[in-house]
Amino acid sequence: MDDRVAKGAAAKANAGETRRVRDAETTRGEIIAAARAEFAAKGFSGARVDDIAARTRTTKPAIYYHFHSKEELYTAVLETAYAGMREVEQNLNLDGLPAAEAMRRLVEVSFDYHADHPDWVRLVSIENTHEARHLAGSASIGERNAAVIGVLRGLLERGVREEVFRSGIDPMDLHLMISSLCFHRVSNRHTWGAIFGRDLQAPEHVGAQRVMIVEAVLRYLRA
Amino acid sequence: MDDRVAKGAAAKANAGETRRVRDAETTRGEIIAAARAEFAAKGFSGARVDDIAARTRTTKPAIYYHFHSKEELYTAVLETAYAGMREVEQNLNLDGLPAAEAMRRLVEVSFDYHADHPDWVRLVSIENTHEARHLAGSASIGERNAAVIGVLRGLLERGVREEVFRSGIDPMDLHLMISSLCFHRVSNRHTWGAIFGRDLQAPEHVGAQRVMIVEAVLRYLRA
DNA sequence: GTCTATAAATGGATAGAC
DNA sequence: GTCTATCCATTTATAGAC
Repeated sequence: MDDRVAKGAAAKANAGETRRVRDAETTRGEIIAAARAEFAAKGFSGARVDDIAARTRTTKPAIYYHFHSKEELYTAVLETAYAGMREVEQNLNLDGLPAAEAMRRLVEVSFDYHADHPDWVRLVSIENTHEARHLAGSASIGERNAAVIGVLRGLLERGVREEVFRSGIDPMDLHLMISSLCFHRVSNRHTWGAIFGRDLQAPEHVGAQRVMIVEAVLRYLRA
Repeated sequence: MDDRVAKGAAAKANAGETRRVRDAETTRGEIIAAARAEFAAKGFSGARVDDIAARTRTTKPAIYYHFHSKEELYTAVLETAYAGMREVEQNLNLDGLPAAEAMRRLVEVSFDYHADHPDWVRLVSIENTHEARHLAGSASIGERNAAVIGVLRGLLERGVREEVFRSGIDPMDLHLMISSLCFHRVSNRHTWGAIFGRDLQAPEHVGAQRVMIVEAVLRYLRA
């Protein structure tokens, strides 16, 4: 993934490391990673392009060269972030399992993804405080991400055929329920900690909540 | 609520309205209301003190006179916002009802409060992206807000005695579950709209989700 | 494609009159 | 307590050399 770092770097390998000529794709990737951390940490307005530059081995003009504006950079960050989530959803293989088992698996994977990617959760929260302005402008993020709904619809139908789920459940409402339960405990853990004095990331609570959420979803669907 | 607007205003009622001498409490209240709208709309860094001033009938120096800094003003906004939520929770009167009915009522009130106060939801989201830094510094917001947990604990015990709820449910986990379901559909409605093309605020969906959430909680507790 | 240096604008905060 | 006017640090963005 990082194996073509310097195409023409040998040309000036001495000279006190004054100028590093590198691959455009690599530079873009490095900038996006740095920007992702910065935006997740401080929000769009709070993030400083100077600080993003400081997190990379390039400089501010390089950022503007590649991304034109702070806003375009932010949009690029959002796109790659959603791509990561999408990949996980597409790699779910639930075909062999009974419907209830498959549903449990899906909820667990969703739970774990949120728990393991607080950065992604923050970015989505931040984008919501901006009313999803940048997501709306971005090219058809919708279609590609809505695939989960199809998966859920299939599972619900299978569950009804197997007589383990009741009928009449809307797959989008169900997805909202699962997302809510997985997202909120990560997104709001700080105010939660301040008010209730409980660290939602402490291993014992993570385990308990994972069980609770799976149980809640399955009980909701049970015929 | 606004009936003591001008203590000494009569003293200069002419003169082309150049200076309005007003009650300090009133001015503070007006500034906080304006700041709340501004912070909720643009976040802490995105909010402009100039724009807050523009939303009031006072000016920027008045804001600094009363609140010393943008950050202290933001903290004051947070405190009044949480006070509103606290009031609703304390005015729940669930004493006469059977446990399951009382629980249904509590969930419905929570749902409605979130749905009717998207501003409050935004402020809490924003404060989370700041890792609850300001809430942590604020005077004992914790103790006063944790009262819901006691209410839930009482309801759970009553439900077990009435043999309608199973035992072993942690009241804090339950509160997290209810909050998640009520909060997320408001906080994340924008990315949801962008990705899935569904307006979570449309009346038909609001109703369906209200039913779903109550049902999910009661099914989770059912003995 | 990448750097140093700097322009241009914004925005938090205050001086000082009333 | 409230206003007009302004200071000054910060920050987005770019010019121009290599």
